[in-house]
Amino acid sequence: MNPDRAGDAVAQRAVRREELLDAADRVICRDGPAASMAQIAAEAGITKPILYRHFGDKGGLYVALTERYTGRLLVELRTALDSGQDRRDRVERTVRAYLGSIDADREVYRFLTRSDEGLPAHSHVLSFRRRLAGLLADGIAVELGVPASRASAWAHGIVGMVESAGDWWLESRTLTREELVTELSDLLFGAYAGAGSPSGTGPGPSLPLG
Amino acid sequence: MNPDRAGDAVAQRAVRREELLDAADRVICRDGPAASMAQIAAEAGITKPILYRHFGDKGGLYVALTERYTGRLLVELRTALDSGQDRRDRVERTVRAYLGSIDADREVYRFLTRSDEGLPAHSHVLSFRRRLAGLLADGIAVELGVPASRASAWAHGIVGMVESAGDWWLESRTLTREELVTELSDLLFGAYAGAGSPSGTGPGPSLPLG
DNA sequence: CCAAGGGGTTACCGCGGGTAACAGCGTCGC
DNA sequence: GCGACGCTGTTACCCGCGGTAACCCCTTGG
Repeated sequence: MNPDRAGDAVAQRAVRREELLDAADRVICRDGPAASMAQIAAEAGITKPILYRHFGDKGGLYVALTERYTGRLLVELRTALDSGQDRRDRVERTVRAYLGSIDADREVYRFLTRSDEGLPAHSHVLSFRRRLAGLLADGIAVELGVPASRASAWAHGIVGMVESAGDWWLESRTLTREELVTELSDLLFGAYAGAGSPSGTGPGPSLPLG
Repeated sequence: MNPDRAGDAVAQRAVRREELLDAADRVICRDGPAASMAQIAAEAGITKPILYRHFGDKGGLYVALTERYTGRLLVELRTALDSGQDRRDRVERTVRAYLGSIDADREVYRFLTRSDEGLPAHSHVLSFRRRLAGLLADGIAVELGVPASRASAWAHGIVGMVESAGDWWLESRTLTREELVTELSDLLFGAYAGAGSPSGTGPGPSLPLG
């Protein structure tokens, strides 16, 4: 076609790749995370072997998609983590950002959390969790001056806490997003320790459970 | 063979079912959670259609396995939740029990946590999480006198926190189990709130600042 | 002796991941 | 100009796995 210069070949390829990922994105947003390669190819207006030439196998495509999604999410969370005036504020902003993201597109969320074991993409999701937890752990270690082992354990715990609560929230919807942000932040900030806690209702009788 | 009486037929069937589940258990423990029906059948010394006669489809088999596994785990966690002298003690016992269980058989753990979306077993795993979180939420609501919405949010968060930290722990092994129990309990009991105020009950494990 | 029925098998279908082989087409070297 | 190359695209296929239909054989009971 155009007298494109030499180096453009690789750029062209990259562009195509993004287009294919766009197609996969559309299919997954429309039909859920169990999309087949043929479906994705059809959505892109081509056939399977092309997908395989670009991504190797289904795992490769899913890894690429996972990178795209987690990249966006990580940026949002990072900025939230870096903003705010004090620790409490930062925590609330970050939790809010996470809940907002997973709420914005549930199919993508399902794609990320329920991706098949076996597919390499899954290990990539894990690595995203690790990166996120690593960010958190660094922040905690610096901010609180606790040893790395403690910071890591806490970071992974916190990530799972928000993830699991978010999962439940998406399905039950018994709280507003802002309420959940408050609940989780309270939990993190020691509301569970003492019975009488901030922002909540209530006295604090700590009766032992039988 | 033996002149077994009439009602034994159904009992016999139940026994057989358990044997088949045993076989599936063995395969999954040996080869991981991606076992095929033919593999499981071979392990049981039979062929596929028999499995299908007993469990309907792969989902049915996996649901049965999931029930078996989660049943055991739920019993352990329930007793841990009901034991102990104070809240801190109960939390530690429960976290310890959970970590011990997932450590005892990692393939089973992977089977439970990474079971395929799509397969009905996955929703069964989710319902296990919900049951567990429900138990926790009840305990929290009673013990702390907080409203149900707060108790539920916290419960799901706590379940996810322990699960995620446990996941990380299984792979990294940078802590002993007992250390992780302490870290998570500290986190729950407000150690994150103030840098220098660790746990709830008594002196507790002081921050080994390092 | 002959049905009934349940445990067991083989042989097959459909579908999805993955691949080989081939077809058009623009570019490069001679 | 012309063949060699490389890239995009295709069709048609293989294989493994979930799931099933049809059949086999042995026991039970009238």
